[in-house]
Formats: sequence, structure tokens, C-alpha cells
Amino acid sequence: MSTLGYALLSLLARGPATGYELTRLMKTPIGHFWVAQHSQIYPELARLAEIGHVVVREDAGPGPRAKKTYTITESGREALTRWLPQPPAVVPRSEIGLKAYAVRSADAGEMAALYEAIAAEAAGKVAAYRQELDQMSDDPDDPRFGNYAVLKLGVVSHQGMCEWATWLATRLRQVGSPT
Amino acid sequence: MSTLGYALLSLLARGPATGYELTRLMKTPIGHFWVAQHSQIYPELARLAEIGHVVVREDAGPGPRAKKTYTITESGREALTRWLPQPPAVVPRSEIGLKAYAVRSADAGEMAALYEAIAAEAAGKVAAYRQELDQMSDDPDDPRFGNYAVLKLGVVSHQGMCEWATWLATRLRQVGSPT
DNA sequence: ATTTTCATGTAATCTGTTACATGATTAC
DNA sequence: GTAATCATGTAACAGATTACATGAAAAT
Repeated sequence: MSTLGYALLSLLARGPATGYELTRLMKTPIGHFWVAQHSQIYPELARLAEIGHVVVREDAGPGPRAKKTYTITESGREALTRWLPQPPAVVPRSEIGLKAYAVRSADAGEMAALYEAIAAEAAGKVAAYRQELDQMSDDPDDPRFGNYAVLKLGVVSHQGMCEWATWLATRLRQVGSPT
Repeated sequence: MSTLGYALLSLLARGPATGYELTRLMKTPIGHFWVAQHSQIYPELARLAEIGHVVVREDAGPGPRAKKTYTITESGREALTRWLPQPPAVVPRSEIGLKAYAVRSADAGEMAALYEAIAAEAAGKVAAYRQELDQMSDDPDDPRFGNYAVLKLGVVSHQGMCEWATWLATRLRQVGSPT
């Protein structure tokens, strides 16, 4: 099973949904940490149905095809429950970090401007996530506690990014200047 | 050009190297933010040579094939310099964040243990990176300043992860307990 | 003797993105 | 009437992983 499969099971564990709805649900808050297009989601749902982790109900759809509502099965819930406590795979892919390594291969002023922009964007996200968090319950027994945890990770991630990018921009502004 | 191509150019901007050496060089510190296997690196180097961003020199190798040393060209440097100040693409893929969303679909105690392990690992990395940073120059005019910047990003990232995972583990230990 | 390091490649597979394709209903 | 939303799919391509393949030299 692919990670996307588990992402979909995570959403379906909260209630039945169509592929279209899952595409929207993937955007927030999961999308802050795992993105997927509908072209990837539809075939994955078919695979989940094939192995019995979800069941499908077909109704008349608005377009030429039937609308399909997916419901997680007991086997799907078990698979999710077994997957969750396992050590997560970390595959680092951050262009920001990569560019930092080569920072001296470009103009210092231009790179400072880049990191200032990155810092500003990160600060904006921190503020937005914080505002959302303020309206939510931080009770771990709340069924929506997962949303709270994800947003909180978003806050610390972007907070750190903002601090680092600000530091780097400041340092780059000093390039060529006397000590 | 793919991101990996620019990653290789970033390394070659510091000096000529073979594919084998680049495979090792990708591991640290770049590898903390962008990983690549040799099976991906060798064909990418061939592509870079084809478009003239690097030149190859062949020498007798230890095995059945010639050893190839790659040197960045002026065109390669220019491509790198143009790429660096552009806004980096951010493609979120973090299993840790994904699992946080579904945290209530597994046993709270088991998940608490997971986040405690994640926090411990992150703390270890913070300590290791800090030790390395202490022996390095934070002068932005230093040619190895990029290494410093990357490690510093590693510190803030894992620092944030550690704090968050500790908070989450603590919260999960409260599940089912009275307020 | 055996394992590790040096050194390069290909093939099969999996994952993910972009683009193409269809068509009803609702809102403006 | 035009655009957005609802709703599902496929095809072509790009990017990345795992496994297969070869062989010398150096270290244990």
C-alpha cells in the first residue's frame, strides 16, 4: 500500500466520501503535509476497493458517469491502525534547503531578497494557522484533534523557517561589508 | 532541467568530481534536504554533459569502465545563478504530518511512544548539527557558508519537530484521563 | 579469505504531474 | 449566456526507488 492509500483511509476513517470530496479534503489541513491530485486519487480509490479496504456505493451522478461514495471497511480501519504507529519514512525534498547550500553561487542581494520573501510568506502562514487554532479544541479526546495537531506542526515548521530565512537574509546583506 | 540537475551543479560549482564522489557529496549536508541515489545521478550527469552544463574527462577506472570526472562550464554556472533566486517550489510530503491527522485512529499510548521516539531522534540531530556548526565559520563571504546555512536550517527544523512531537506525546498521554 | 571501497552503468517498477476528455447543474 | 461547481475518468510523461550487473584494489 502506498502512503496516498493511507492518506485516503485517514480521511475515510472520519466518514464516507466521494473521490471528488476527498480531493477537496486532501487540500486542508492534510495538504500542508501531503498533496495529491484527483488523477492520483481516483485510481488509488479503485485499488483500495479491490483489496477490500473500502466499499463503493454508486448513485446517479451529475455528469456522464455514476457518483461513487466510498466507505472504509473494518479491514481498512485495521490497516490504518497498524500503519500509524510505525516509524514514518522521511524522504527529504526541500528546494529551499538545496538553494541554501549553493547560496554563494548567486548574487547575495538577490538571494537576500528571496529569503526575505520566504520569511514573509512563512510569517503569514504562522499567523493564519494560529488564528485557526484559536477557534479549535486542543482536547486529545476530540475526534478532530488530528486537525489541531497538524496545524500546530504547521506553526512550528513555518515559525522555524521564518526565523532561519530572516537570519540568512540578514547575513547575506552583510556580504562584502566590513566586519 | 530537473531539481536534481541543479543539485549536481551546486556541488560541481565547488569543484570537479566523479559521479561516485557526487553520490557521496549528496549525502551531507545537502542530503538532509534533497536525497538521490547513484542510479539517478549517473543518467542526470550524462544529460548535463549533453546540454553543455558540464564537461567530462575520462581516465582509467578501477572497474570495467572508465572513470569520469565532471567539471562545470560557464553555461552551467549561469544556469545555476539564474535558478537560485527564483521562488523555490514547495511540494509538501511528510508522513509525520499525515500520521498526525489520523492520530485518533490508533491507540493513544502507542502513538505517544511514536512521537516520543521522533522527539528523541530530532533532539539528537539538533545536538549533532550544533556541534558541527560550532566548528564552522558563519562568515557569509566564506565559500563554505552554504554548508553553515543548511545545517542551521536543519537545527531549526528538528528543533521545531522536537518541541511539537514532545507536546503531542504529552497530550496523547492524557487521553482518557480526567481533566 | 572476506569485506569494504572505488567506480559505472541499466532495467523494472512505482509514484506523481500535467494535460486531455465528458457533461449536468447552479450561480452570476 | 458564461463561469464555476460537481463528478469521474485516462494518457503521456517525468521523477525516483529497488534491484541487477561488473570488476579492480585496498583494508581487515
